[in-house]
Amino acid sequence: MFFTDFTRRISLLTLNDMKFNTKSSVEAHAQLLIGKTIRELHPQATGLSKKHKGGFGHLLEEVHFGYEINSRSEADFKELGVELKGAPLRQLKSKAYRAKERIVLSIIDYLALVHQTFHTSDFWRKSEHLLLVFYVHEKSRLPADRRIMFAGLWSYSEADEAIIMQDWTFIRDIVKAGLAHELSEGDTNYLGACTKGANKSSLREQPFSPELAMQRAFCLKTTYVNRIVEAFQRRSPDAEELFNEAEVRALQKRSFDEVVLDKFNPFQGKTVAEIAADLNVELNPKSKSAWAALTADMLGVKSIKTTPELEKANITVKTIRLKPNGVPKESISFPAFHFTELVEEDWEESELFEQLDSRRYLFVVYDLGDGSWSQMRLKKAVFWNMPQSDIQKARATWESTRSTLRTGKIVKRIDANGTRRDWFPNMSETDVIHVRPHGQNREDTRPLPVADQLTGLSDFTKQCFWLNATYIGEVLKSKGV
DNA sequence: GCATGATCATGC
DNA sequence: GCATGATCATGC
Repeated sequence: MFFTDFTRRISLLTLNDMKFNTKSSVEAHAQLLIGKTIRELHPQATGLSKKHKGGFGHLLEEVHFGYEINSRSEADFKELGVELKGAPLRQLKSKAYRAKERIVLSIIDYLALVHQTFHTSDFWRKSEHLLLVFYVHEKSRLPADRRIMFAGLWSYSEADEAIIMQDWTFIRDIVKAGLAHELSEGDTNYLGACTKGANKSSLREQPFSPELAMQRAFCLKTTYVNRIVEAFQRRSPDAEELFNEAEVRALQKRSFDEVVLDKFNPFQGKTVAEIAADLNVELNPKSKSAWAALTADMLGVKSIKTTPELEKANITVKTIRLKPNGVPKESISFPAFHFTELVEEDWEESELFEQLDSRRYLFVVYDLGDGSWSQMRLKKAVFWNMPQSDIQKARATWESTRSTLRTGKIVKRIDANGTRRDWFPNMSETDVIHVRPHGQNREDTRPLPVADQLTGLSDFTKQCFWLNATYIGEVLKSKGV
């Protein structure tokens, strides 16, 4: 059979350490995997039952491409400047594929980084041309049995490259300022500095400060990886681009943040009704999405959620309405957590740390005036992400939530009308984040790891972490809003 | 008036 | 139907 012969031929070739002369020949070889598993393509190969972490990447290199594992800083196909990466996908209920995680590139050498410029940097030399192999991650399957869905070379668009260069430069300048220990993934848009190490508290020296910094690696953020997946799926993104032609040109001289914030300038100080009139759009102040819709209109996009540049950068846009005392009317919620998962996590791998470290916010701030919507005036728009020092404070709330769950001392008392008072850390006891219910209603529950001591309940109303309104108020004050 | 608990509403 | 963003409502 042709197929069998062909498969055998590939296996022999890989054993002979194949040579690739062009980028497209490497790409074509990677694309042989599409729709298959490594075992199906190389049934006779050794090492197919390896279980260790990174197993897929290693198999890909050793079995399919036939070379020894290396962690040298040159690209995997040195002469061609191509770096090979295996990347896991997860499948949604809708059957669509999403990136399971960020793509981790090279470890950041803080000492060398500060002497480099982008286009000649170690990072760009190694990561300009990525050869990506996306496979479906299923826990129960060995790496050799995971199905490859997409494979190919990825080239950055001009606008993407401009944004990545800004991100890289930002990270380098933080290190130059002796602040490597203050880096977080949320500092930047597409290219992040994610924590990395056998132990995530692995520490490294930095050049301009005696303080040790967390070991970090350059990575493409999950949300950016999703855009790559989308491109590979050839689903034409019907979403509108955030930047028009003039703004793309402006990106050469001005930062991503500046170009975005400039879009709000014409509306500063105006009431929401005036803004709507300027933009010639309807305003339905009763709708909960009224202000988000107005923000989308000011940005010139249909919907914030589907704007590729915001999604790629993991930017969360929030409307903040300030009371006359400068404190936001509402706290800001995170997704509801799973009680049973939270008690099992380590801080460095926790959902919360991940979110605090990697999320960026675009706050669109209004003054509330006397409280009626017609008095709401746009004050300012600012970008923000949580500094490491505050992430450490948030950790205390996380720890306290965990111990509440572990002891099962959850319900404090039940009021006459049935309202449940609980022992989770609330806003008055915390500096940065607190815990509050977050479900459809009180009956919207999740299982507890330990039944509640007072009531015996084994399920409890969904809860989530909230950024304290008072904390956001201070953040905005310190940014001069 | 604010903090906390509860629920609404949108989008997938 | 559910996850999540947004906001309401009530007791202290």
